[in-house]
Amino acid sequence: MIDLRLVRDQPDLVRASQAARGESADPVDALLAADRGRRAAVSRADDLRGELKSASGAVRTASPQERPAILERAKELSAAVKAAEADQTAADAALRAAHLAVPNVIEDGAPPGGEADFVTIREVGTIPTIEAPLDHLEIGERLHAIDTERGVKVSGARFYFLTGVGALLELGLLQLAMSQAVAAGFTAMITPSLVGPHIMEGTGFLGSHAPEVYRLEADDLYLTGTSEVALAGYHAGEVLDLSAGPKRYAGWSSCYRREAGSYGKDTRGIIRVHQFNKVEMFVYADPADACEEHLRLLAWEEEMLAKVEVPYRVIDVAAGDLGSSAARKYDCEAWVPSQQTYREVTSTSNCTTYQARRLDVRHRVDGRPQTCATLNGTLATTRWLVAILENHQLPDGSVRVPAALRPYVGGVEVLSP
RNA sequence: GGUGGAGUCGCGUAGUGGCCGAGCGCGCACGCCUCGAAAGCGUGUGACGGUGCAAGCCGUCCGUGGGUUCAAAUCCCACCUCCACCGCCA
Repeated sequence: MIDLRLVRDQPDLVRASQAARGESADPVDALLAADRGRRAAVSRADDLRGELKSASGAVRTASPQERPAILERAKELSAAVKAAEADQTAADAALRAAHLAVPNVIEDGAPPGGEADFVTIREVGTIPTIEAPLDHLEIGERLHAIDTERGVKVSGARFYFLTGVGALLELGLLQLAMSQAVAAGFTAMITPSLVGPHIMEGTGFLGSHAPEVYRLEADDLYLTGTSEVALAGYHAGEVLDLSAGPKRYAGWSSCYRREAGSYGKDTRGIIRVHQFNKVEMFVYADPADACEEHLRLLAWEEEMLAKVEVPYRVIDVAAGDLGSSAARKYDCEAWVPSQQTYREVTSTSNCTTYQARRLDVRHRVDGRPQTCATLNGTLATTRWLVAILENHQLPDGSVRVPAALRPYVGGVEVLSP
């Protein structure tokens, strides 16, 4: 949810943000109308309640003769209050619905336009020249590192087993990410993958992402697609002390995604799967520090990418592709030789106060509680194995292991079939 | 899964229909006292919404949501959470 004061005071700023996203300004005007409607309903109910209170007080001090008339008056007021409160409840609900319908106001500088209108900030590393590159599944199968056939047998399409060095490589990658995060001052977290509806709603994943989310009907729980959900919920409803700087968490979790509507896309290998593992950075910060923190998150992602020695580019995601919560988003895309293109391996979002307002996470400024900002960013995921295996493949089908990962695969420099 | 108990203003508690528009203690803040401090004394003490330039004023909040009543922390119903014991179990 965006800051209501911002819409009231600078509606054109919000309308401009909608335009940059390629969306209509109608929800903004609907929000303004709902806000006015609610305030009117609140003051009406307040006034009636005040009258009822004094009438009610008069009931017990009234003389026996006056009593019936006063009681009658109080009953009428009671009914009026009940009606006014119902109106207020309806107005509250209408405001909330209108409020939720407006996505975050984009950060100044975010490129306008749709998915294709991203701006490339930089390209890092050298694209390897590989004669007839094998794709990661081919490599993984030769190394007995990835088994999608049995994944399908056991769980269906888009499931896989990581076996032997494949499993070790993933554990190593995640461990490397966690170690880096902890060294940078993050608190290591292993988070629940199942969360209740209030948290899932609060983080906004039941909006446009709803079809992507697994739901456990019998228990009314949701499987999370990222530890961001649990980490955002971690401090829900709390007032934090951020006087010593941002609260930084690094969450390790398995992530579950239904991948509804992606039939036929990336069906081969482990690029797009229903279950994977991820180390995610999540930060609660003073909104005044959010921009700087966002760039720090990007820098930590790039530090990890440097450790696994794959070429990548950094893109500034266009406004229309930000999702409802993010004000700005930077993706790192690693080079995938078999596809001769870049594929997303990290994504870092500055959600400003949008997510925190929903979850009611605040911090104190001059003793007063204020909504804080939240940010998130990827430090490593199973998908990274695609880039690692493909970029480091050697002509004979073996794979050079980046130095940083060698300790996790028994110290070997090259994985051979 | 079963049975019993409990959820009150940061913490601990009082409170069984109107005097609770929530008391007391602790903690905290400020002031007095003091060379300084402790003790003592006094004052204050949260959140949300509305309104106002502001000081302030008004309203809401006693786990959550309903209900009864002119009036609910208090009575009724449902749910949630915690504690204890029993059963089952990786």
